[in-house]
Amino acid sequence: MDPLQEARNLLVRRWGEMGGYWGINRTMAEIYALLFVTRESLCTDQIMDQLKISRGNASMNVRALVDWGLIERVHRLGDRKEYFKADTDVWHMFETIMRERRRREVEPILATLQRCTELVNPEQADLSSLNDEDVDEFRRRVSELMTFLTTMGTLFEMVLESGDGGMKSLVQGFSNIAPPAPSKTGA
Amino acid sequence: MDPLQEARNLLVRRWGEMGGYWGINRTMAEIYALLFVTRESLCTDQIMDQLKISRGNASMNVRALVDWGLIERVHRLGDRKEYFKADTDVWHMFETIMRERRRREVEPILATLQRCTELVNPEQADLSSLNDEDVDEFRRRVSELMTFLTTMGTLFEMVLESGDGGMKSLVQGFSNIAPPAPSKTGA
DNA sequence: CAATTCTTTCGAAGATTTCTGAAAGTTCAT
DNA sequence: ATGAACTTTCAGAAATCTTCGAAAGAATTG
Repeated sequence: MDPLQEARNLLVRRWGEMGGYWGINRTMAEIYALLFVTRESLCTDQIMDQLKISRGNASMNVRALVDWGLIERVHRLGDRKEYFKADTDVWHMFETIMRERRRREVEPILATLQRCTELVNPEQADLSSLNDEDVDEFRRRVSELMTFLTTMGTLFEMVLESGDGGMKSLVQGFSNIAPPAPSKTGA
Repeated sequence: MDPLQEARNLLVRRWGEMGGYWGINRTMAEIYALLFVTRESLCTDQIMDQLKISRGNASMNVRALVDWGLIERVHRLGDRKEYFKADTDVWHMFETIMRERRRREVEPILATLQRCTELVNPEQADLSSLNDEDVDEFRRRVSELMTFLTTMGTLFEMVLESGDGGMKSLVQGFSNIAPPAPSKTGA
Protein backbone atom coordinates (compact mmCIF):
# COMPACT_ATOMS: atom_id res chain seq x y z
CA MET A 1 0.00 0.00 0.00
CA ASP A 2 1.29 3.44 -0.84
CA PRO A 3 2.19 5.84 1.97
CA LEU A 4 -0.76 8.12 1.27
CA GLN A 5 -3.23 5.28 1.49
CA GLU A 6 -1.56 4.05 4.64
CA ALA A 7 -1.83 7.46 6.22
CA ARG A 8 -5.47 7.73 5.23
CA ASN A 9 -6.30 4.35 6.72
CA LEU A 10 -4.50 5.20 9.91
CA LEU A 11 -6.48 8.37 10.33
CA VAL A 12 -9.79 6.76 9.43
CA ARG A 13 -9.30 4.01 11.96
CA ARG A 14 -8.21 6.32 14.72
CA TRP A 15 -11.03 8.72 14.06
CA GLY A 16 -13.46 5.84 14.18
CA GLU A 17 -12.15 4.73 17.56
CA MET A 18 -12.68 8.25 18.84
CA GLY A 19 -16.20 8.34 17.45
CA GLY A 20 -17.61 6.58 20.48
CA TYR A 21 -16.36 9.28 22.77
CA TRP A 22 -17.88 11.93 20.58
CA GLY A 23 -21.41 10.72 20.84
CA ILE A 24 -21.49 9.34 17.31
CA ASN A 25 -20.94 5.75 16.36
CA ARG A 26 -17.81 4.28 14.94
CA THR A 27 -19.08 3.86 11.41
CA MET A 28 -20.41 7.37 11.21
CA ALA A 29 -17.05 8.66 12.38
CA GLU A 30 -15.21 6.47 9.89
CA ILE A 31 -17.32 7.61 6.99
CA TYR A 32 -16.71 11.20 7.88
CA ALA A 33 -12.99 10.57 8.25
CA LEU A 34 -12.84 8.75 4.93
CA LEU A 35 -14.45 11.68 3.18
CA PHE A 36 -12.25 14.10 5.05
CA VAL A 37 -9.05 12.49 3.79
CA THR A 38 -10.31 11.98 0.25
CA ARG A 39 -10.07 14.80 -2.23
CA GLU A 40 -12.79 13.69 -4.61
CA SER A 41 -16.30 12.84 -3.53
CA LEU A 42 -17.28 9.20 -3.03
CA CYS A 43 -20.48 7.27 -3.69
CA THR A 44 -22.13 4.76 -1.38
CA ASP A 45 -20.50 1.77 -3.08
CA GLN A 46 -17.05 3.22 -2.71
CA ILE A 47 -17.69 3.90 0.95
CA MET A 48 -19.01 0.37 1.50
CA ASP A 49 -16.04 -1.02 -0.26
CA GLN A 50 -13.36 0.98 1.49
CA LEU A 51 -14.78 0.55 4.96
CA LYS A 52 -16.08 -2.98 4.46
CA ILE A 53 -19.58 -2.21 5.65
CA SER A 54 -23.03 -3.13 4.40
CA ARG A 55 -25.18 -1.02 2.18
CA GLY A 56 -27.75 -0.46 4.91
CA ASN A 57 -25.17 0.68 7.37
CA ALA A 58 -23.58 3.02 4.88
CA SER A 59 -26.93 4.47 3.90
CA MET A 60 -28.07 5.13 7.45
CA ASN A 61 -24.88 6.74 8.57
CA VAL A 62 -24.40 8.80 5.46
CA ARG A 63 -27.88 10.14 5.97
CA ALA A 64 -27.12 10.99 9.59
CA LEU A 65 -23.99 12.83 8.55
CA VAL A 66 -25.94 14.79 5.96
CA ASP A 67 -28.56 15.62 8.59
CA TRP A 68 -25.88 16.87 10.92
CA GLY A 69 -24.46 18.96 8.11
CA LEU A 70 -21.05 17.35 8.33
CA ILE A 71 -21.04 16.06 4.77
CA GLU A 72 -22.97 17.03 1.69
CA ARG A 73 -24.43 15.38 -1.35
CA VAL A 74 -22.73 16.04 -4.64
CA HIS A 75 -24.14 15.24 -8.06
CA ARG A 76 -22.06 14.52 -11.07
CA LEU A 77 -23.30 15.36 -14.52
CA GLY A 78 -24.64 12.34 -16.36
CA ASP A 79 -24.35 10.11 -13.33
CA ARG A 80 -27.32 9.08 -11.30
CA LYS A 81 -25.36 8.04 -8.25
CA GLU A 82 -25.12 10.33 -5.31
CA TYR A 83 -21.66 11.28 -4.20
CA PHE A 84 -20.65 12.72 -0.87
CA LYS A 85 -17.96 15.08 0.25
CA ALA A 86 -16.92 16.24 3.69
CA ASP A 87 -17.24 19.75 4.95
CA THR A 88 -13.53 20.42 5.34
CA ASP A 89 -13.85 23.74 7.10
CA VAL A 90 -12.64 22.57 10.47
CA TRP A 91 -14.18 25.49 12.31
CA HIS A 92 -17.52 24.83 10.76
CA MET A 93 -17.27 21.18 11.62
CA PHE A 94 -16.45 22.11 15.19
CA GLU A 95 -19.38 24.48 15.41
CA THR A 96 -21.76 21.85 14.06
CA ILE A 97 -20.64 19.22 16.51
CA MET A 98 -20.62 21.53 19.49
CA ARG A 99 -24.05 22.93 18.81
CA GLU A 100 -25.47 19.48 18.51
CA ARG A 101 -23.80 18.38 21.69
CA ARG A 102 -24.97 21.41 23.57
CA ARG A 103 -28.49 20.84 22.43
CA ARG A 104 -28.43 17.25 23.55
CA GLU A 105 -26.23 17.42 26.61
CA VAL A 106 -26.27 20.83 28.18
CA GLU A 107 -29.73 22.16 27.57
CA PRO A 108 -31.59 19.29 29.23
CA ILE A 109 -29.41 19.70 32.31
CA LEU A 110 -30.06 23.41 32.44
CA ALA A 111 -33.80 22.79 32.25
CA THR A 112 -33.55 20.30 35.09
CA LEU A 113 -31.48 22.69 37.20
CA GLN A 114 -34.12 25.31 36.61
CA ARG A 115 -36.81 22.93 37.76
CA CYS A 116 -34.77 22.00 40.83
CA THR A 117 -34.52 25.63 41.79
CA GLU A 118 -38.27 25.95 41.62
CA LEU A 119 -38.85 22.85 43.70
CA VAL A 120 -36.91 24.28 46.63
CA ASN A 121 -38.21 27.81 46.30
CA PRO A 122 -39.92 28.69 49.60
CA GLU A 123 -42.58 30.65 47.77
CA GLN A 124 -43.66 27.61 45.82
CA ALA A 125 -43.19 24.73 48.20
CA ASP A 126 -43.56 23.94 51.85
CA LEU A 127 -40.07 23.43 53.17
CA SER A 128 -40.91 23.77 56.85
CA SER A 129 -40.12 20.17 57.70
CA LEU A 130 -36.70 20.24 56.06
CA ASN A 131 -33.28 20.91 57.45
CA ASP A 132 -32.38 24.47 56.48
CA GLU A 133 -28.73 23.70 55.96
CA ASP A 134 -29.49 20.84 53.60
CA VAL A 135 -31.74 23.04 51.53
CA ASP A 136 -29.29 25.92 51.50
CA GLU A 137 -26.42 23.73 50.45
CA PHE A 138 -28.50 22.16 47.72
CA ARG A 139 -29.50 25.55 46.41
CA ARG A 140 -25.89 26.68 46.47
CA ARG A 141 -24.64 23.70 44.50
CA VAL A 142 -27.39 23.85 41.92
CA SER A 143 -26.81 27.52 41.44
CA GLU A 144 -23.07 27.08 41.01
CA LEU A 145 -23.64 24.50 38.36
CA MET A 146 -26.03 26.74 36.49
CA THR A 147 -23.67 29.66 36.59
CA PHE A 148 -20.89 27.50 35.35
CA LEU A 149 -22.80 26.03 32.46
CA THR A 150 -24.09 29.42 31.43
CA THR A 151 -20.62 30.92 31.54
CA MET A 152 -19.21 28.13 29.44
CA GLY A 153 -22.03 28.64 27.00
CA THR A 154 -21.07 32.27 26.65
CA LEU A 155 -17.43 31.41 26.15
CA PHE A 156 -18.49 28.94 23.52
CA GLU A 157 -20.51 31.54 21.66
CA MET A 158 -17.58 33.90 21.88
CA VAL A 159 -15.23 31.39 20.37
CA LEU A 160 -17.62 30.58 17.56
CA GLU A 161 -18.38 34.21 16.94
CA SER A 162 -14.71 35.03 16.69
CA GLY A 163 -13.91 32.18 14.32
CA ASP A 164 -10.45 31.27 13.20
CA GLY A 165 -9.03 34.77 13.08
CA GLY A 166 -10.83 36.06 16.12
CA MET A 167 -9.50 33.15 18.06
CA LYS A 168 -6.07 34.61 17.76
CA SER A 169 -7.31 37.93 19.08
CA LEU A 170 -8.83 36.10 21.97
CA VAL A 171 -5.59 34.37 22.80
CA GLN A 172 -3.80 37.65 22.31
CA GLY A 173 -6.18 39.58 24.53
CA PHE A 174 -5.85 37.03 27.24
CA SER A 175 -2.10 36.94 27.39
CA ASN A 176 -2.11 40.58 28.51
CA ILE A 177 -4.20 39.73 31.53
CA ALA A 178 -2.75 36.49 32.82
CA PRO A 179 0.74 34.99 32.82
CA PRO A 180 1.55 32.97 29.70
CA ALA A 181 -0.17 29.64 29.68
CA PRO A 182 2.17 26.78 30.50
CA SER A 183 2.78 24.89 27.29
CA LYS A 184 1.88 21.38 28.31
CA THR A 185 2.38 20.01 24.83
CA GLY A 186 4.69 17.25 25.98
CA ALA A 187 6.91 15.43 23.47
CA MET B 1 -41.61 12.70 48.96
CA ASP B 2 -40.42 16.08 50.14
CA PRO B 3 -39.54 18.71 47.55
CA LEU B 4 -35.83 18.56 48.31
CA GLN B 5 -35.72 14.83 47.76
CA GLU B 6 -37.75 15.20 44.62
CA ALA B 7 -35.34 17.79 43.27
CA ARG B 8 -32.37 15.60 44.13
CA ASN B 9 -33.84 12.60 42.35
CA LEU B 10 -34.65 14.66 39.32
CA LEU B 11 -31.11 15.89 39.04
CA VAL B 12 -29.58 12.47 39.69
CA ARG B 13 -31.66 10.88 36.99
CA ARG B 14 -31.01 13.58 34.44
CA TRP B 15 -27.32 13.59 35.17
CA GLY B 16 -27.26 9.85 34.74
CA GLU B 17 -28.92 10.12 31.35
CA MET B 18 -26.27 12.58 30.29
CA GLY B 19 -23.50 10.33 31.54
CA GLY B 20 -23.44 8.32 28.33
CA TYR B 21 -22.69 11.38 26.29
CA TRP B 22 -19.84 12.28 28.59
CA GLY B 23 -17.88 9.13 28.10
CA ILE B 24 -18.77 7.73 31.51
CA ASN B 25 -21.49 5.23 32.18
CA ARG B 26 -24.87 5.94 33.65
CA THR B 27 -24.17 4.52 37.08
CA MET B 28 -20.93 6.39 37.46
CA ALA B 29 -22.72 9.59 36.55
CA GLU B 30 -25.56 8.85 38.95
CA ILE B 31 -23.23 8.16 41.82
CA TYR B 32 -21.44 11.39 41.23
CA ALA B 33 -24.70 13.29 41.00
CA LEU B 34 -26.00 11.68 44.17
CA LEU B 35 -22.93 12.78 46.07
CA PHE B 36 -23.09 16.19 44.47
CA VAL B 37 -26.59 16.87 45.76
CA THR B 38 -25.98 15.37 49.20
CA ARG B 39 -24.40 17.49 51.87
CA GLU B 40 -23.02 14.71 54.04
CA SER B 41 -20.81 11.93 52.75
CA LEU B 42 -22.34 8.54 51.95
CA CYS B 43 -21.06 4.99 52.30
CA THR B 44 -21.35 2.22 49.74
CA ASP B 45 -24.49 0.77 51.28
CA GLN B 46 -26.27 4.09 51.19
CA ILE B 47 -25.33 4.54 47.56
CA MET B 48 -26.51 1.03 46.70
CA ASP B 49 -29.72 1.66 48.50
CA GLN B 50 -30.52 5.03 47.02
CA LEU B 51 -29.65 4.10 43.45
CA LYS B 52 -30.85 0.50 43.65
CA ILE B 53 -27.63 -0.98 42.34
CA SER B 54 -25.55 -3.97 43.35
CA ARG B 55 -22.54 -3.87 45.60
CA GLY B 56 -20.19 -4.81 42.80
CA ASN B 57 -21.47 -2.12 40.54
CA ALA B 58 -21.25 0.47 43.29
CA SER B 59 -17.74 -0.60 44.18
CA MET B 60 -16.45 -0.47 40.62
CA ASN B 61 -17.89 2.89 39.82
CA VAL B 62 -16.99 4.50 43.10
CA ARG B 63 -13.44 3.42 42.51
CA ALA B 64 -13.46 4.86 39.02
CA LEU B 65 -14.75 8.16 40.35
CA VAL B 66 -12.03 8.21 42.98
CA ASP B 67 -9.45 7.45 40.30
CA TRP B 68 -10.73 10.30 38.20
CA GLY B 69 -10.54 12.56 41.24
CA LEU B 70 -14.20 13.47 41.06
CA ILE B 71 -15.06 12.18 44.52
CA GLU B 72 -12.96 11.44 47.55
CA ARG B 73 -12.89 8.98 50.39
CA VAL B 74 -13.83 10.25 53.81
CA HIS B 75 -13.28 8.43 57.09
CA ARG B 76 -15.39 8.92 60.14
CA LEU B 77 -13.94 8.47 63.59
CA GLY B 78 -14.87 5.14 65.11
CA ASP B 79 -16.45 3.89 61.90
CA ARG B 80 -14.79 1.36 59.68
CA LYS B 81 -16.88 2.07 56.65
CA GLU B 82 -15.58 4.27 53.91
CA TYR B 83 -17.64 7.29 53.05
CA PHE B 84 -17.48 9.34 49.90
CA LYS B 85 -18.08 12.94 49.08
CA ALA B 86 -18.14 14.80 45.79
CA ASP B 87 -15.67 17.42 44.78
CA THR B 88 -18.12 20.31 44.64
CA ASP B 89 -15.74 22.86 43.17
CA VAL B 90 -17.36 23.01 39.76
CA TRP B 91 -14.28 24.44 38.11
CA HIS B 92 -12.14 21.72 39.49
CA MET B 93 -14.61 19.12 38.35
CA PHE B 94 -14.58 20.65 34.90
CA GLU B 95 -10.81 20.64 34.78
CA THR B 96 -10.67 17.01 35.84
CA ILE B 97 -13.15 15.88 33.23
CA MET B 98 -11.61 17.91 30.44
CA ARG B 99 -8.09 16.75 31.14
CA GLU B 100 -9.20 13.17 31.16
CA ARG B 101 -11.11 13.61 27.96
CA ARG B 102 -8.23 15.34 26.27
CA ARG B 103 -5.91 12.58 27.29
CA ARG B 104 -8.22 9.94 25.89
CA GLU B 105 -9.72 11.71 22.91
CA VAL B 106 -7.49 14.43 21.62
CA GLU B 107 -3.98 13.22 22.25
CA PRO B 108 -4.31 9.96 20.33
CA ILE B 109 -5.63 11.88 17.36
CA LEU B 110 -2.77 14.35 17.51
CA ALA B 111 -0.30 11.49 17.60
CA THR B 112 -1.95 9.94 14.57
CA LEU B 113 -1.96 13.23 12.70
CA GLN B 114 1.73 13.55 13.46
CA ARG B 115 2.34 10.10 12.09
CA CYS B 116 0.30 10.90 8.98
CA THR B 117 2.44 13.93 8.34
CA GLU B 118 5.53 11.78 8.48
CA LEU B 119 4.10 9.19 6.15
CA VAL B 120 3.63 11.73 3.38
CA ASN B 121 6.86 13.59 3.99
CA PRO B 122 8.87 13.44 0.75
CA GLU B 123 12.10 13.12 2.72
CA GLN B 124 10.93 9.96 4.38
CA ALA B 125 8.86 8.21 1.77
CA ASP B 126 8.80 7.63 -1.93
CA LEU B 127 5.82 9.55 -3.25
CA SER B 128 6.84 9.55 -6.88
CA SER B 129 4.01 7.35 -8.01
CA LEU B 130 1.34 9.43 -6.34
CA ASN B 131 -0.83 12.24 -7.62
CA ASP B 132 0.67 15.47 -6.32
CA GLU B 133 -2.66 17.14 -5.82
CA ASP B 134 -3.98 14.29 -3.72
CA VAL B 135 -0.93 14.40 -1.51
CA ASP B 136 -1.01 18.17 -1.21
CA GLU B 137 -4.66 18.22 -0.32
CA PHE B 138 -4.16 15.48 2.24
CA ARG B 139 -1.31 17.38 3.82
CA ARG B 140 -3.38 20.54 3.91
CA ARG B 141 -6.31 18.88 5.62
CA VAL B 142 -4.21 17.06 8.17
CA SER B 143 -2.36 20.22 8.97
CA GLU B 144 -5.55 22.21 9.41
CA LEU B 145 -6.84 19.67 11.83
CA MET B 146 -3.65 19.75 13.83
CA THR B 147 -3.63 23.49 14.01
CA PHE B 148 -7.20 23.50 15.12
CA LEU B 149 -6.73 20.93 17.86
CA THR B 150 -3.64 22.65 19.12
CA THR B 151 -5.36 26.01 19.20
CA MET B 152 -8.29 24.58 21.11
CA GLY B 153 -5.85 23.02 23.52
CA THR B 154 -4.29 26.38 24.15
CA LEU B 155 -7.65 28.00 24.68
CA PHE B 156 -8.48 25.24 27.09
CA GLU B 157 -5.31 25.80 29.07
CA MET B 158 -6.06 29.49 29.13
CA VAL B 159 -9.51 28.95 30.50
CA LEU B 160 -8.26 26.60 33.18
CA GLU B 161 -5.37 28.84 34.04
CA SER B 162 -7.65 31.80 34.46
CA GLY B 163 -10.15 29.98 36.65
CA ASP B 164 -13.45 31.37 37.78
CA GLY B 165 -12.32 34.95 38.16
CA GLY B 166 -10.04 35.00 35.16
CA MET B 167 -12.88 33.76 33.06
CA LYS B 168 -14.59 37.08 33.57
CA SER B 169 -11.45 38.89 32.44
CA LEU B 170 -11.40 36.73 29.40
CA VAL B 171 -14.98 37.53 28.53
CA GLN B 172 -14.24 41.16 29.25
CA GLY B 173 -11.12 41.23 27.12
CA PHE B 174 -12.98 39.69 24.29
CA SER B 175 -15.90 42.07 24.24
CA ASN B 176 -13.49 44.88 23.34
CA ILE B 177 -12.43 43.09 20.20
CA ALA B 178 -15.63 41.65 18.79
CA PRO B 179 -19.26 42.72 18.86
CA PRO B 180 -21.22 41.45 21.86
CA ALA B 181 -22.01 37.76 21.56
CA PRO B 182 -25.61 37.11 20.56
CA SER B 183 -27.38 35.72 23.60
CA LYS B 184 -28.89 32.57 22.18
CA THR B 185 -30.27 31.42 25.50
CA GLY B 186 -33.74 30.78 24.19
CA ALA B 187 -36.69 30.39 26.62
C1' DC C 1 -5.44 -15.37 65.48
C1' DA C 2 -10.04 -15.94 64.46
C1' DA C 3 -14.19 -13.48 63.98
C1' DT C 4 -16.20 -9.60 62.04
C1' DT C 5 -16.82 -6.07 58.87
C1' DC C 6 -16.14 -4.10 54.71
C1' DT C 7 -14.16 -4.04 49.77
C1' DT C 8 -12.96 -5.90 45.39
C1' DT C 9 -13.04 -9.17 41.70
C1' DC C 10 -14.99 -11.69 38.03
C1' DG C 11 -17.88 -14.91 35.20
C1' DA C 12 -22.34 -15.12 33.63
C1' DA C 13 -26.70 -12.82 32.52
C1' DG C 14 -29.04 -9.01 30.78
C1' DA C 15 -29.56 -4.79 28.18
C1' DT C 16 -28.37 -1.87 24.57
C1' DT C 17 -26.35 -0.59 20.36
C1' DT C 18 -24.83 -1.53 15.86
C1' DC C 19 -24.70 -4.12 11.58
C1' DT C 20 -26.23 -6.97 7.89
C1' DG C 21 -28.65 -8.21 3.77
C1' DA C 22 -32.72 -8.96 1.48
C1' DA C 23 -36.79 -6.73 0.12
C1' DA C 24 -39.33 -2.65 -0.88
C1' DG C 25 -39.16 1.95 -2.60
C1' DT C 26 -37.81 5.69 -5.72
C1' DT C 27 -36.25 7.94 -9.83
C1' DC C 28 -35.30 8.44 -14.47
C1' DA C 29 -34.59 7.33 -19.43
C1' DT C 30 -36.76 5.30 -23.09
C1' DA D 1 -45.55 1.99 -18.61
C1' DT D 2 -41.32 -0.70 -18.11
C1' DG D 3 -36.98 -1.73 -16.53
C1' DA D 4 -32.44 -0.46 -14.97
C1' DA D 5 -29.96 2.10 -11.52
C1' DC D 6 -29.80 3.57 -7.29
C1' DT D 7 -31.49 4.39 -2.25
C1' DT D 8 -33.87 3.36 1.96
C1' DT D 9 -35.95 0.46 5.37
C1' DC D 10 -36.19 -2.98 8.81
C1' DA D 11 -36.19 -7.43 11.38
C1' DG D 12 -33.15 -10.40 13.15
C1' DA D 13 -28.09 -11.43 14.14
C1' DA D 14 -23.94 -10.01 16.15
C1' DA D 15 -21.16 -7.33 18.92
C1' DT D 16 -20.52 -4.47 22.79
C1' DC D 17 -21.38 -2.58 27.16
C1' DT D 18 -23.36 -2.84 31.78
C1' DT D 19 -24.89 -5.07 35.83
C1' DC D 20 -25.48 -8.60 39.23
C1' DG D 21 -24.15 -11.39 43.03
C1' DA D 22 -21.46 -14.82 45.05
C1' DA D 23 -16.99 -15.74 46.45
C1' DA D 24 -12.42 -14.25 47.54
C1' DG D 25 -9.60 -10.77 49.67
C1' DA D 26 -8.25 -7.10 53.20
C1' DA D 27 -8.36 -4.68 57.23
C1' DT D 28 -9.48 -4.17 62.04
C1' DT D 29 -10.61 -5.56 66.58
C1' DG D 30 -11.01 -8.12 70.75
